[in-house]
Amino acid sequence: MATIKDIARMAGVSISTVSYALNNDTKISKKTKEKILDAARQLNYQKNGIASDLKRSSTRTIALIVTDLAGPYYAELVKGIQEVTLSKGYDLLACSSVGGETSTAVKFLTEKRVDGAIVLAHNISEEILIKSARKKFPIILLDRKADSEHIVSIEVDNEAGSYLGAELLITQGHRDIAYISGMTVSELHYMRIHGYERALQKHGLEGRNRLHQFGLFNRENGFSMTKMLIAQGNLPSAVMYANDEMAIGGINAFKEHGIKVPADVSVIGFDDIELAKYVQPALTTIMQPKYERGALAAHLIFEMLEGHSTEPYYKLPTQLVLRDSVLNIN
Amino acid sequence: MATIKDIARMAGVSISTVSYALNNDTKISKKTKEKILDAARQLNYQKNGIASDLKRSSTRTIALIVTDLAGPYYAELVKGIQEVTLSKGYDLLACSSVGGETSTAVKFLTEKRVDGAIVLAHNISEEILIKSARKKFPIILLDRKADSEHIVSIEVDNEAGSYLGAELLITQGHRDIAYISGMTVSELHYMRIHGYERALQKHGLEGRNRLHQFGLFNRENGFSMTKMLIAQGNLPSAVMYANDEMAIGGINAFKEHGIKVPADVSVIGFDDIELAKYVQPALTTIMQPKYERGALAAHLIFEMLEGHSTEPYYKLPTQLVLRDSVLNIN
DNA sequence: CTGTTAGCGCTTTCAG
DNA sequence: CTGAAAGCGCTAACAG
Repeated sequence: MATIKDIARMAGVSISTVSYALNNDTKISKKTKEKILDAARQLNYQKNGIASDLKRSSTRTIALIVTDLAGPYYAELVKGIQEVTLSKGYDLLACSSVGGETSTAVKFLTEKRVDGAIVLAHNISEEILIKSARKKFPIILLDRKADSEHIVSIEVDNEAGSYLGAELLITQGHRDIAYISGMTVSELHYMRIHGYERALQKHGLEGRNRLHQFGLFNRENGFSMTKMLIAQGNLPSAVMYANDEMAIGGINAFKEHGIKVPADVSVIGFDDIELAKYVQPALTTIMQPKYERGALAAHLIFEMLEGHSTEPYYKLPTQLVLRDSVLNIN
Repeated sequence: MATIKDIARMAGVSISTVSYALNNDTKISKKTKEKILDAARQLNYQKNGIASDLKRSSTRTIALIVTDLAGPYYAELVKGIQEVTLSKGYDLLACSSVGGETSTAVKFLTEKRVDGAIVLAHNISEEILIKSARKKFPIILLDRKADSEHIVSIEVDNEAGSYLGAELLITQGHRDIAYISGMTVSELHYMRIHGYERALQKHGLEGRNRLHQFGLFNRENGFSMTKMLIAQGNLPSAVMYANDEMAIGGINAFKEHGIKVPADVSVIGFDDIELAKYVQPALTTIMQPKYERGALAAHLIFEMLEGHSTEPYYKLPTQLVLRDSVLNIN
């Protein structure tokens, strides 16, 4: 493969002249520039961006790290990130953290391949995050925290959101409300559960909490946990799910057993994913601001890169979105 | 930031020794290795992956290029790609081609930042693709073609799929079938239209084709084009859409006008995206193999990287998936 | 087992 | 306007 050296030889100029010409530096005469561009074309020259990055010691690219590239991470969130990243003239890469410590994500966090990272993944250790974050390598953490000067977290008010959801159910006359969640060590879901419990307490229902925690936070597990709930008999009048994916799995399970939502049981999710408004019945859920969160994340990373100081922690509000999966039984 | 040079100085060894130690080369004695690892820890050393890549002149990473990172590119497809890429010990990056010639995608295609690319985007010129593809940089093209020794295409049999869909409609008694598509120069949609037209011809309906081509291939445009169709009066008994996204937009438009699907009009989509089975009514559509396509794409890229020869072109079959949006009016 | 050394391909002073 | 030269941080052949 041709390099600028080859071009220099062919055009009969020095390497630096080639570099300047290729980078549109004004100080190169039109004539030599043409000559150089011609040679480049003939040699089918392709720049080696890696060499360039090494020399410049900056990549002008930001990584978005998600648990699984194949996963349903929110389109709107990515859009928010993408727009401000592009407007700054930076590149955006997405990579996944499947594979844990040997994943692409860790490589990007620890090997200076990018100038900053936005992390939406729980399977990357806090240790790695803290070790990697530097002045010249800010990290934005979504849905989790880490104690470091160069990491800022953006969370959503999960506790309040869940509280809102549970309270809705209670004001609609529900007294027997189950909560189905995955097994978790993450604060996010702990807070959601907490909101649910606080609402029960607030309305004098403390003894009545029915919390089911097991397995993953996906549709399949929402499905099987709901089946178990059904198998136990003694169906609650409403069930809250840790997220919409699980809720959708749950609705399917109810359907399979001929249990009508919301006539027989009310259901409420969390997140407001795209599917939520399409399932039958349309899912009542708690929405988090997605686009705004993405845009804020990208904005903050540039603030930090430019040396401005920022809050270490942001908490965004949630909002109840009423659809058809909750029945007023008053 | 600390480099291996600093470690060498601190540990009192040469830089090559450091490099060997850090890369777990067996020839370094346990004692020096400890010493080196210690120094690295103290200095909070972080490898510069870019320098390493430059030297090795290989990145062991593959880029997945999509039109829009925020878009609904198929999770299943990504999963297929991801699995074989990881199994080969390569990294996978996703980047978008929004921004055209100045996009991240083009940078990755033309600047040797990765060892190969899988491209699912139509806004990257064939010229760039052909210029970029080399023996050491194979490109897999999804849903389009390009004439180059180092590019292989994987398409889906769009013509046959569309034919199948149209034929279903005809055998169910439909005679007046509209086709709503975006404006296209891409062969993919041209083939879909062709399948529709061939089916009409085959069944003696050649005069009756009602093709509407305008705008984008997204939900919004499916919505507005359907509204226009409605406004014109003289509703067809069935409408085929260029893809599921447009079909979903169309269903929404019908709903808004109190036109029942499929009682008043039958609808058929293409792609079988996840949403298809959740919309009301569940969408009858033409499925393309997603996971398989992803896995094949990644598999081929490694075949090429390893110097094996492959077919230049693959065509995968489609399949009709019957749901509830088509009515038998015989 | 460890050190010396020559680059990978590019950018960017500094001199002319 | 153009060229010489240093060097980004790392790897790996070679010598010891």
